[in-house]
This record gives sequence, structure tokens and C-alpha cells, in this order.
Amino acid sequence: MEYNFREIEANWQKYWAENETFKAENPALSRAEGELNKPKFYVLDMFPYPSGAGLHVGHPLGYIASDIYARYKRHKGFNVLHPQGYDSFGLPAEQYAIQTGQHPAITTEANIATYRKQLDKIGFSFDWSREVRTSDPKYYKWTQWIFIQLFNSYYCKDADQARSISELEEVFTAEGNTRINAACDDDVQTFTAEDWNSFSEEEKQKILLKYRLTYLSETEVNWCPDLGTVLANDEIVNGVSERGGHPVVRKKMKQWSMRITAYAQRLLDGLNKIDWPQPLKDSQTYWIGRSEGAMVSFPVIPAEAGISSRENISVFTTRPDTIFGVSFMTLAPEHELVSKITTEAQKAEVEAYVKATAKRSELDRMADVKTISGVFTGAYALHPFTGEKVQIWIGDYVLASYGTGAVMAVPCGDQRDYDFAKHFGLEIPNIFQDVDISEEANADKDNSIIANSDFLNGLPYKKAMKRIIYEIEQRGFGYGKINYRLRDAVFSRQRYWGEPFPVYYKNGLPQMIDEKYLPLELPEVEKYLPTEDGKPPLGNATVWAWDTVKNEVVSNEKINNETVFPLELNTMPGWAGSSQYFNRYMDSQNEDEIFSQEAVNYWQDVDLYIGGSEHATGHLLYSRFWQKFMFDRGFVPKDEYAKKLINQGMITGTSAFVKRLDAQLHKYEDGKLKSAEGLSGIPAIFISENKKIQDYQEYIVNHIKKYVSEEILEEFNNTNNLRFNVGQSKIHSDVSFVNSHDELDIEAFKNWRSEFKNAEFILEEDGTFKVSREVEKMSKSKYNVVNPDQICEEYGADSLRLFEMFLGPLEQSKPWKTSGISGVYSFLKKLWKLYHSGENGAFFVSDDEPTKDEFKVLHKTIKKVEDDIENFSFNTSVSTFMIAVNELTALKCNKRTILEPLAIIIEPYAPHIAEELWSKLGHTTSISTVDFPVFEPKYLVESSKEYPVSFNGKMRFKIELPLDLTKEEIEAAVMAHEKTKEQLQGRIPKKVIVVPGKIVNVVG
RNA sequence: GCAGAAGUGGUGGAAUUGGUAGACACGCUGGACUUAAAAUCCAGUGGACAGUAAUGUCCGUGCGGGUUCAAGUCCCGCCUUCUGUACCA
Repeated sequence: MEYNFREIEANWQKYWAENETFKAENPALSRAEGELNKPKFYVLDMFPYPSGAGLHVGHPLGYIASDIYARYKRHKGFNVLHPQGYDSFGLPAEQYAIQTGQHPAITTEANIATYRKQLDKIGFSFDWSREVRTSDPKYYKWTQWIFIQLFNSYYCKDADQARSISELEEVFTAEGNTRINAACDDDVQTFTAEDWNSFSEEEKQKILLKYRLTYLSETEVNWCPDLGTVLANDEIVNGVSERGGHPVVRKKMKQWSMRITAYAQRLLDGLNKIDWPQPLKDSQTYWIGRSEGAMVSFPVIPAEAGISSRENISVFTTRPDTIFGVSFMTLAPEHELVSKITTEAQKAEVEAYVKATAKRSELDRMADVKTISGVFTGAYALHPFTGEKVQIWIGDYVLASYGTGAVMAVPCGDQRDYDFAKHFGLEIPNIFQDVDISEEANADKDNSIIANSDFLNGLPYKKAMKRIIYEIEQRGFGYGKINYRLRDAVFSRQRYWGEPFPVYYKNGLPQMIDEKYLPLELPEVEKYLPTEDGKPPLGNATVWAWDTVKNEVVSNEKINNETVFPLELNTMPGWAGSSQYFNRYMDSQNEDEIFSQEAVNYWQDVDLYIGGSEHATGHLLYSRFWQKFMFDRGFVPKDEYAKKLINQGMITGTSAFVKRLDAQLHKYEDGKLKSAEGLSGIPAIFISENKKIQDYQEYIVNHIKKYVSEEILEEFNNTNNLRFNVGQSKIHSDVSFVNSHDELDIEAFKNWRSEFKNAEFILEEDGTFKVSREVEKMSKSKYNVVNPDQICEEYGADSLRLFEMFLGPLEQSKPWKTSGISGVYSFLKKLWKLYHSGENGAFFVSDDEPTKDEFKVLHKTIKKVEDDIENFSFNTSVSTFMIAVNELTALKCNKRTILEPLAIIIEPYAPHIAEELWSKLGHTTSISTVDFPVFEPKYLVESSKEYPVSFNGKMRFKIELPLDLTKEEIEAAVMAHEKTKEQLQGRIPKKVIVVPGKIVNVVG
């Protein structure tokens, strides 16, 4: 019987779906069925965004790996949770809606259907009964719910956890905010209990907003007026929008932010207790960017600045020990003091500079490190320790968004300050002992001693730091501080296709909709674009007001600002829905709670999470933040949600290029080139990879002559003034037209585009047309996307699964080349044959006792595959299976005792064929939860070893010796060997190294 | 610039604590079966040199050093590629 993968795979996929084979039971249900004894194991994939292009072969790489692991754990007796869903809010669907008017929900639905079909074909063991979609109101109800919880919480720094905002109100009522140590906005004023109690409700709300974990704030954003939207840094190229090239300006907007900075230290500390890849941890560590230093105040000298008020410039510095080296200060151009302190004389220049800077995007400013620019404000500050006057400058190398937006410049110790000082001819005092600073600044803190610094003289870095922070605090100039690079995360988007905020506005102040009226569903709109007056797309909705009496969404016309209020027009960002989905899977159909405590206490956390490293500082940081918040508020039992994480490598595409000849008409006059113009209307000529144009000059010219006008032809034939110049260019061919030998399917290529219809092809000697290949990112525009469906169709899902694993280590990125797939396919056929040794290939296994060799092959394989899966080395276990099947085939093994366990260990990798063989072996239930065979070392015990014998480290021959020999006996046996004598040629060895069971090395 | 990962045959890759470099697979070459092709099966396959041959010698894991009886693996110094990040005071 033939290995008919099409039939086999379709049958078992149907069986799994009908029998809900992979449904993970929650404890309550299990108890009823009396099978609670299994330990839990949670295997999670990063869920996909369902794009219109469908799944490509890069997606399943991680999914196959996690599926193997999940299936393996089922064999090991675990109750495995292995869910899947869709991150279905997102820009492409909205973009499509803008272009076509098609509602994003419809596009999304269709795309999900495609994804599901594709996923099903690969035979994943997902528990689809738990599927979530972030754009489903039943799901985003809980995203909105978490938002409300965040709004109703503040961060208590003393307890180092989030607490209910009502606790804070109680404290305010009793004693004001003087003793509160909480994460909050910078501009919070102190107040007493009396103050608080005399505040109006509105004032109270305004103050509380400054403490809430999600809060409204003025944020500087990249605003693109023409698109009516805010752009991310990477959506801006050369100061204009990537899409359409519209101008972009910096603008302040009121937006929701998440107070993630409150969690900076815990996000850092938590990295120590999770098993995530080091590079990923490194990038989170860097992103959080902890630095220790001090805040120091420099008073502005009022007389010089022409101001009457006392102003201070506070700066954050990591090197307060170098404070005696300060020779000037630099403010970011956006710094609020700039306009106040600038003198009349400098005003014009400063204003021009500030204006010029505002036009440049942050990215732009940062990319351009070489140009040094800045302007003197005319004002001076007082050095707190020396009492000297220092100039105050502005410069765009200082960023408003980091620290305080101002620096104390120490040119002798910081290269940027140094460059700035050199450029503008400012003083560079040296405060380092015996260090030459004539060429560059001295940033080496570990090997320098402070000098010219009063009480710090002679101290090394660490001691100087301690002393100066003490002095700064003693004298009231500032305090020691830990600063973080991490900023609060902007949580508003001016988009349609995202979660609506459960927020309405009363007198401009945000109010939460009561939890019990969630979800607040997305309204219908006429257009998905921003409104004409620059409001987000939800501004187009006509029924988008909240009635606080009826507690429902009503028409905007009813807004009276007494009982009916306008709703928030922004929507949540892409990462909102993905920040808690892993917990929702534990109890995804629960309509009363985000998840039951029973479910979350049973499943606890994710045991294995697989996904791409591109989410390192986005999803993977925000989700840890939300998890810690949920933990603080007692909703989840763990403050880190994923014990182990693996990044699968990217699969790159192998693009195919064809060489096209491009003809130009060159006109000459008196032997000199006068003009060159392209020739249109000539069918393209393509030349195969190994052919040279030079050999086809005449052919090409004759080809061109057939299509040019008669005048040109006449001039060409009768004068020397015209030539046809031929160049070549590389153009992408769709990879589906190319076979594994790099040969192009010419007919398919011709039909691909109308302009190729009449193209001519210069072939290789063997009549084929060869393309060249290059590795590039897999993308639609490069025509190198390969869909898994094609592979499933041609070779089957089991082949695809094996092949994707066989490509190489999971974590490495690798190019997709299908040339090796026939190897795994023929492996499956060989496997099938092992069980079909009957007449005419009929199924047959014998019940005879296996031989020693057969047992050895089986147990060697069990051991290796088990080790490989535990180490996520899936590529090597595929080789192991191949070796096992090759060896068993050579042994003509057909013993049930061997072939049954073999089917089980292969099942995680190739589940369809394994199920089929299992049922042929006479079993009536699925193989998926059968116990994994137990490795028995006794089958691998050897009595002898073939020792490699080396001379001076070079292996020369092998000698078979019993394993129970002593070192001396081994040495004697080796020395007695005739080849040893040959090698030594009479020399007496200096030393003989014997490692029993391993190697013998003769030296000398 | 900084951080991280990687560099091994024609190709993807293997070598788990330093101990036989190139497992397994693709490709290629030759052969069997076939009218033929596909499929399948068998044999060979890092390079150079010597030999009719069995075989032997030398060179070989990005480059240059080092440690060791022994280095793809450990140490020092470089080079290249990829990924992430961007003046962080």
C-alpha cells in the first residue's frame, strides 16, 4: 500500500476536530470526569495578525516547534494548554477600509478564515475552543476592563506595588499628600488635608489623574496634518511621512499614557527570574536604561537674564563627581526656561534656532550626530560649588525627553560636551589628574583621579561619587537619583480599527463607564479617515455619546453635558489586546469575569512561549508591565507570566532574478555620442544566467531591427550615426515559476505579466532557462513569498513539519529553500514501508521478539529524541529519525515491539502518519496521549569500544578493545599493535595518554 | 558608535563536559530497474598530492597569535555578515 498523505492527513484532521482531541480541560471539568491528576503545562505561540497575504512559511516555524513540544508533553502525562487566536486589530485592515470603504471587520473576518484553513492543514494540536480575537467585543470587553482597573489604581512606592486609588483618596482626606510616596506626574503640588477637603470635585479629579496608572497628558507627537494622524518614528523618512511624503510637525496632544515607568525597577529585576534569551533580556535592560546619578540645581542669575523671578535649572547627571569641570550648561531647545531667560540681544537668534529644531523630527536630530549646532541664550547660571558664572546655551544634542532636558556640560569628561565646547570656543577645564585632554574628552571613570575639584581632589570615581552626592544633599543643591530611559507609554491612537476607550468626558475630565456596561462597542462610521477638523476617525460617528442615565451609547445630538456626554474619540494601540491574552486563554469563554480565579490558579503561567524577537521592547515589555499590575491587584498569582521564552529565527526568502536586456538607441555625430534614448515597444529579451550578452550582439541587434521605425532602420543601415546599445538589468521573477534547479517555467513567466507575453528567451545549451538567486526578506514585493499550502499540497503537512524543523536550529534565521524537501518526504515513505513489509506492500508487523540490535536502535533513538526536545534542538531529532529508519530498514525490522514505540516518538513531529500507523497497529483511540516510551539504558550497554588511536593528536587508526580494560592494558594493547610500530618507526614515545572509553594519544 | 548573534564541504547543517571534523539531508557523478521518463534501489562524493589498486601523506572549521598530550570547542587580538538600537547627560 502506498503512503497516501492526502487521504491520511485529511482524515486525521477531521478526526481531531470531531473528537476535540486537543481540548484542554480546566480543573473543575476535569474533576467531574475524575482525571485531575495530570500536572498542567501551558505552551503558547505569539498569535498572528491575520494579514491579507495569508500565512507564509515563516509563520509556522515557531508554531511547529511549539506544537511538537505540546504533543510531546501530552505523551509525558501533562494536561497541556495549547491555544491559538488572532491579534486582529491593526492598520492594514484600516488602510484597506480607507481605500475601499469595506468595513475592517469584514476584511478581518475573511483573513481569519484563510489563516484558519491554512493552520488546519498543518495539523496543529490547538485547542480551538479557546480561540480569542482581539477585535471581538467579547474579548475587548476585558481589555477595556483592565484599562478601568489601571485608571482606578496608583503606584505606591513604599509598598512597591499598585494600589486602589480609593486608598489614596483616603490618605488625602486625612493628611494631604505630603507623606505620600507615589509614582506621579512631575508637576504635582503639595497640599494638606484641609486643602484637599476644600478642593472642588473637579480639582480633586484633576489631581488624582496625576497619580493614576493610566492618565491623560500632553504628549509631544509627530503630527502629520495631511494624514490627520500621529506617526511613529519609523513612519517618518527625511522629515516627511513615509506614506505620501507629507510634512510632519512636532505637536502637543492630549493623550492617554500608561505609567509604566513606575514599574521600571521591577521590570528590570524580574528579568533575573525568567528563562528568556539573553539578547532579549539585554535589549529590555537597555530599553529601561537605569542610570545612577544625581539631580543638581543650578540657579539662573536673574540680573543677567533680565528676569525677576528665581529660576533654577535642574539637571540629571551620572557624573556628579565631575561637577567642578562644568564650564557651561546646555538646554534642549524645547526646554520651558528657554523663552524666559533668553536676553534681548540673543532673542532673535535663539528663536530662529528653536523654530528650526521643531521642524526636525527627533529621529532626524539623532541620526545627524556630526553637525554641531547651538546658540547662547545670553543668560548665566551660578555654579553651586564654585560660585562661578557659567553660560547657558541651547543645543539640539540635548533631548527634551530624557532626564530634565538640560545638562551640566563637563567638556573634559564627556565627548559631546567636548565637541560642543571646541566648536564654540568655550573653556575646557581639566579636572583629571595627569590626563591629557587636548585631543578628546576623558570618559574613563575607572582609571582616573579627580583634581582641581576642591574637596574631591585625589579621589577615585567611586569615592568621589559618594562624597559629592553627600555634599550636594547636605548643602541642599540636589539629591542622589536613579533615572530611567524608559518613558511612559502613549496609549492613544488616532485610528478607527482598535479598542474604544470606555471613557466619556464631563467638563473635559475623563470618566469611566461602569464595568457592567462593557463592552463599549466600536461605532459605525461613514469614513475611516480623520475628520476635516483633524479629529480621529471616531469623530465621524454620529451615534457616539454616553447617556449616564440609560447607560448606553446614544446619538451625538443628545449631548447636553448634564446627563449625556461625548465619548473618547481615540482608540487603543495595537499592543493593548496582546498584553493579557495569555491569561484570557485560561478561561476564554467566561462572560462574567476576565478569567475565573480557579482557572488562573490552575494554569498559573505560561511554561513555554515561542515567538519572534522583534517584539522585544514592545509587546514583551508592555505585557510584563500589565502582568505585574494584575499581580499587584490580586488578579493573577504570578508577576511574570512566561517562565521560558524562545525566539524563533526569521525565515528569509530566496528571491529569483531573471536578466533582461535593455536596448537604447545611441546617436552619434562626428564619432561622438550625442544622445541616448530608450526604445519602447520592443518585446523584452531575457538571457539565461550563464549566457553572455557579448555572444548575442548580432542576435539582439537583429531583434531590435524588427521593431524600430523605418526611418531609424534606414539611418542605421546607411550611416554610422546610430548604434543599439544593450545593457542588462535584474528583475524579480515570482519564485513559484522556478524549480529547485533554478530553471524558469517560461510559459508561466510569460503569462504572469502582459508585457512579457512576446518576450524572447536566450536559453542554456540544455534548453533550460536559469535564474540567479539571492536571499532577501520574505515579502510580497520581492515575489519570494512561499505559502505552506503549496508544500502541504505537494508533499503533505508531515513533510512540511519535518522539513521546517530540519532546516536548522530553531533560533537561527535561515533562508527558505525547498530543495531539501524531497529528503524528508522520502524519509516518510521509508518509515511507511517499515510497517508495510507484507506482500505487495500490505501492512504487516510481526509479534516476534526483537533482536538486540533492533532494541539498540530504538532506545538510542528514544534517548536522543527526548534530549533533543528538552533542549529545543528539533533539527537534530529529525536526523535521528532518519538514522533510525535507515538502520531498521537495513535490519529488515518488522517487530511490533519496536514499531509501536517508534510511532509514538515520531508523533509530535509527524502526527498524521503516526496516527495512521497507530490505528493500523490495531488501536482504536488517538495516539496523542499514549505514554512516551521509556528509555532503558541496558540496551545500549557495550562491552567493547573502537578506540581511535592518535599520534601527536592526529588520528591514525582504530583498534577494537574491551571496555573493562585498565589504562595500562589499553596502552599495552596499543603499543603492541603493528600499526603503532609503523607510525613510530623506531621512536620511543614520550608519553601515552589514555582516556578509557574515549581515545588514545601517543606523543613522541 | 553601542549591544547581541553568527562565520564549518558545492548547499542546509552535525559534532551535548576540549577527545575520531563534516553525522543526516540536498545536490552532483556512476550504476541497477524501465522502450523511455518519473519513482525506487545501490555505490561514490572536503581539497591537494602519490599509487594500477588496497592505501598512504599533507592541508583543512573567517584571519593572526596563545594554552593543551589533544582546540570547530578555551584565552588574547582582528576581519566579515546579519539583527536590534540610536547624541541617555
